[in-house]
Formats: sequence, C-alpha cells, structure tokens
Amino acid sequence: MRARPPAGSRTELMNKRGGPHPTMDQVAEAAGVSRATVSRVINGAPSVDAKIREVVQRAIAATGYVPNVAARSLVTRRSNSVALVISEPDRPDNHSFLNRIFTDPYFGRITAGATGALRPHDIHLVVIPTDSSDHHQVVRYLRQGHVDGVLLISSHEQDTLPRQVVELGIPAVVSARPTSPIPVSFVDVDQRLGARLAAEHLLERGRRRLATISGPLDIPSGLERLDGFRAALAFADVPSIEGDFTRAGGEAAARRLLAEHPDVDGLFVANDLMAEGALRAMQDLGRRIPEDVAVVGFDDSSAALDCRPLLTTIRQPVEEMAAEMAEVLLAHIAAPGRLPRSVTFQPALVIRDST
Amino acid sequence: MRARPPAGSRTELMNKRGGPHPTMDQVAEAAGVSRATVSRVINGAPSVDAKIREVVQRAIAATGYVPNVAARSLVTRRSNSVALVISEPDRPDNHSFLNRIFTDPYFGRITAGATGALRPHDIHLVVIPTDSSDHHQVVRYLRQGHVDGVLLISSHEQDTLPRQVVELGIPAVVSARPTSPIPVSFVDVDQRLGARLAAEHLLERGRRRLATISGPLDIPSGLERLDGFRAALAFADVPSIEGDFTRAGGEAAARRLLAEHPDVDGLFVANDLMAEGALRAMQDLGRRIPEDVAVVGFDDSSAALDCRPLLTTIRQPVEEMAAEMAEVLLAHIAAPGRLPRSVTFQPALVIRDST
DNA sequence: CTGAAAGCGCTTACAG
DNA sequence: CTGAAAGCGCTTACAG
Repeated sequence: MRARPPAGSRTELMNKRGGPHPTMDQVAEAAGVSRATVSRVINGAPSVDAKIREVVQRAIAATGYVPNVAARSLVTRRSNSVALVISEPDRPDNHSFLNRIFTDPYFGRITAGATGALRPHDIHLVVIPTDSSDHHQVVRYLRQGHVDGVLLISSHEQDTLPRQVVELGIPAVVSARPTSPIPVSFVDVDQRLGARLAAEHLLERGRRRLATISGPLDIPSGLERLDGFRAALAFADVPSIEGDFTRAGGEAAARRLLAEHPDVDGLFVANDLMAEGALRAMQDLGRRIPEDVAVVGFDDSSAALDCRPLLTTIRQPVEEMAAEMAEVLLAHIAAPGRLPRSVTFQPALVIRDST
Repeated sequence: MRARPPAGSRTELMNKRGGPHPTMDQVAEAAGVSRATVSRVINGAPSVDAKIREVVQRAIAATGYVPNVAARSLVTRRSNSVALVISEPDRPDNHSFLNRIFTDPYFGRITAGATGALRPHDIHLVVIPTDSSDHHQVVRYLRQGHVDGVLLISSHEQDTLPRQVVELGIPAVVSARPTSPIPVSFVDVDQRLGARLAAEHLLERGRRRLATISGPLDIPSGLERLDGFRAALAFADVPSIEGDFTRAGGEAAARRLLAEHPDVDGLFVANDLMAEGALRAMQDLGRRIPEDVAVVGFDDSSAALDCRPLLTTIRQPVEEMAAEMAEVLLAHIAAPGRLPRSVTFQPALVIRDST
C-alpha cells in the first residue's frame, strides 16, 4: 500500500488544479474504505452509514475527485446526456441551414425548454444542428451510444431522419406529428386551431377582405396553418402566398400580396418572423397597421415584440412543449418498453397592437 | 464456441434494426480472428493483412457492429468530441441569453466554421450555450471528460469562464483576446483596423459629420471598435451612443443619435444587426440612405444582406476564424505541452449600397 | 502480421 | 452496512 500524501501536499494541490485526475481507488484509500463504498456515496445509495459517508465526502473534496464518465457508462450503459437534433433542410436561398437555425428565435426557445426540464435530472443536452447532407454523421453519433435518447426537431416533410432514428431503436421524441405514421412519441401544438383563432379574431375586428402568408407547404405546420385558416373562412375565397418562415421571405410575400390584392384589410401570417417582414413591407407601401390592414402572426416569439406596432399573434408554448418532449423522452429511457404517445398543446390568441 | 447464426437469420436482422448491439468479440468470432485484429481493422492499423481486413470488414457489416464509445474512451482517454461553449451574459432586457444566441447570425457562422474544420478529423462538436448562472454545470461537464477540448466563445469582459476553463487544464481556445492575461490560445480579428477602414471609407465618401453606434463597452470588441473609429478621426469630435449588438438596440440608438445630432451624415455601427435596426429608424425619420446618411456596419453577416439598401460593412471572416480555433485546439489536444498562441485575422471593407 | 493477456475506472450482484 | 470480485467492451504493449 502506497503511503497517503500529507494533507495540503503538492500532489493534492495538483489534483485540484487539473493535474492527472485521481481515481476512485485513491479516494477509497484516502477515506480508509473500499472502492465500492465510495461508489455508493457518489451515487447516493441510502444504505451507507452517515459517518462513513461524511468521511468519504471529505476525501472526495480533498482529492478533487471527479468520476470518469467513460468508465461509468461502460457499466451503467447510460451516458446521462440526450441529443437535441435540429434538422433543417438546405433551401435554395442565400443562407445555410445553420444561418436559419441561429437566426430564428424558435430554436432558442426549444433549447431553453429542454435544458430546463433536463437540468433537475442532471442530464446534459447536446445540441446537434444538421441538414440532410449530414444525416449519416448524426446517425453514427447516435448509434455509438453517446446519448441515451434524442429530441428531434424536424419540420420538413421529406425529412428521413425521424424514421432513421426510430429504426435505430434509440429512445426518441419528435417535435411534431410525423407525416407518415411511424411509431414514435411526439409533441405538437394544435396548428389548425391556432389558425382558426387568427381568422376569428380578424373577423371580430370587422375585417372581411382577408388573406394569408403561409409557411412552406412542404412543412406540415405550414400546410396545417393554411388549411385551418381557410377552413375557418370556408365561405370566402382567401388569397394566400407561400412564404418561407424567414423575415425576408415575409417581406417579399407581402409585396406580392399587396400588388395582387391591394384591398386586403386583414392578414394572417404563419409565423412572427415573416410577420415582422410583412409589417415593414406594408408600411413601406403606405399601409397603416392596424387601421388599413390588421395583422396576426403565429408563435409569440421574441420577433412579435420586435414588431412595430407590437404584433398580435397566436401563442405557441414552445418552451413548455420542449420541456414536455424532454419528460416524455426521460420516461422512454427509463422504461424502454413503453408505447409511443403524443401530447398536443393548445394555442392561444395574444392581442397586441397590430389588430 | 457458440454456433454462428446463418446469414440473414433473425438475429442478424435484429442487430441491424437496433436490437442489442453486437460486441467486438462477436465480430471476431464471425470473422474467425481475434478481437485484437478486429480492433486493428477498425482503427485502420496498417499492419493488418489485406485479406483478413476484408473478412473482418464483411463481418462488421454483417453483424451491424458499432464500437462502444465508452469502452473505447476508457482506454484511449479520448472522447473524439469537443465542446463549443457559447457564453453569453444575461442582460437586463426582455430576452434570455438563449434568445440572443439563437437570434444572432454570428453564432451560426461560428458553428459552421468549427463543424467544417472538425469533420475531416471525425470529431464531434457539442454545442453548449450558457450564461453565468450556468458556469458550474459547464465546468462539471468539462471536468467529467466528456470532451477532449473546448472552443470558448466569450465576449463579456467580466466573464470568469475562460479563466475557469484554463485552470481546469483542459485544452482550450478562446474566441478573442482575454481581457486579463491568461495563458490560453485565442483567435481574433483586428478590431481597431476594422473600425479604421470604416472611418476612412466614410471620409472618402465625403462625409464629415461622423458618428458611431458602439457595441456594449464592457465587451472588448465593442470598446475596440469604438476606440479604433475615434483614433482614425482623432482630429474630430465623434458623437457615440452605446448599443447592445441587437437589432432593436440599434434602432433605439439611432433614434437617440438623430435627436441629439440631426445633422449626422456618416455613421459607423459596430455590428450589422444594429445597423439593420439603425437603417430602419433613420428611414422612418425621413433620412435617405446613403444620400443623407452613409452607413457602415461590421461583420458582413447575413444581416447585412437583409438590409435595404444592402449594407456596406467590415467583413470579419468568422467561419475561417472558427475553423482556425478548431485547428489550434486539435493541435493542443495532440500535443498537450504546446504553448498558447494567438492568430489575428484582417478585416476587409465590403462596399454595398448604404454608402 | 496476429493473438493472449493485462488493464482502463467504474458499478453491482453476492456474501457476510 | 460493507467489501472482494466479477465484468462492462474496448486498446495496446508484449511475445511469437
């Protein structure tokens, strides 16, 4: 048995300052117990005697011990982290998928919600942005067991990643109902109801010449919001222009819309970012908001507050939805047998100054 | 010895579809070689006989084998992933640090650059957004050995994370010169030179009543761009307003500036996002750009192209800078002894329509 | 070029 | 309540 270095010795200091990490055996030796006991203390096993626990904790502090995660997960088969995979298709515009991800407040809200829900469980969130050229990498990462499960943010209809992930057999939760039915849990907001709330509100405001700027129609949420809006106005013919969920896209769409339908007096824009652009374009073209045109967005993201006038919008509780995704994922990880489930959140109208 | 299941058997299919993962021993058995040989094939050891290599690769494919990363890193002491820690202070505005991160194109460019540089080395990037309330978590994550090194994006002067990370002894590269001297490699752009290019360009355009909207002055890049601009115009008195690097902040700052100095004819805005807001505010106030006021931004991010007119700006090669950070980090990981180094990139004037 | 064996640092039945 | 021992799935000197 090697002699334990005296307290405050050089060796101890080095450990605290990032020298070679001490091992559990060294902690055990320092505490005068077995390695198994140290392990139990670290993992909070209730069986450990209070005094011994105390001694061990002191030894841990003194040595600056940190468990080796590789060794731990080799036996537990848990990494204690989950991936947040943000899958955005590459689009034929100037901007990369990464630009879109890091430019849309939606993803920040998702990250915030997921992080908040995971923290109490001491689970790390690994954010992995990806486009389709990258799927292979992501799948490999997941297969290698770096994470215990995956939160998958995927909106694009043709996206094959959800199916690939599910076939991997790794616990997963998706951010919206998959377009083709695959056995996976998902969390969604009632898109059509949201669109209906927007339509009804515009009607209540006395607007009759309604129009909409939709999201991309190959994205289910884009399609559903358009459908829902139209369904609520089944009696009328509703002009619509397809946008791309970006600010610049909203601006361009609004210009086209006003050119074709200069008399529009009520507009539903399928997300706040596009609404911000649309507001600007309409104001440039001399429209007063809301006097000439009342505008309703969708999301209630920070973009709604960047608008002038402040944007009336349909609130989507994105943070809560992401938190719920995390909870469901945790449940799947804890009990791999569980059947998939879906959770649907209700949207709500938030009235501000643009209507 | 257990009999090997016939090809195409149920067991094999299950492995491919996410059943319990086969182990290296099973691959070895299937290939009729030792586990060591399988390991050598997987790690590309040159010594393996070509025929045997072939047989092993076939066995790997047939069994759907994927190495267990925990077992591997337990012995190699490498995780083959590095962290991208984005440290943003919480500010007293409406928005969380996550909102700011996922709303500023800068971070998307950083991520793109780092990912691109790491991919050929087969190193994963783990993105970890954090504010100061979170430092403890991040430090713990890094200590546990989840990653081999860290790219640290930190701009705030009081941010203690860089020092903490360096004291951890983990290989690290920081995104800008640390305010207090700590022994760490960093990559930066010549901020003062960038500001000078902006000043000289405005002068060349015949503008004489210059002003600037600076970044936060507790962020070195904010301070340096202001200093550099003033230094280049030492002969004149240059009004400046402190902004916060957000679009909304730029808008507010421009309004204040024009209220106090209605005759300004040349404006340097310390980043493109603020410039976008400033442009809008000035146009609202009846200024024509560039006729009445010429405007120069900083970054050459996607925001510059969202501006109308398109924004003249100082290009900062963010993607390349992030790639360089990654390369330097890799070098530190490969040779832990190496002394810190710094790499400084040159900014460049990009002339568009706002000047 | 290949294999047998040791060992990486943990957790967890199993005894006691 | 505690410890000795087995074992998680790899890599890598060391022999041959």
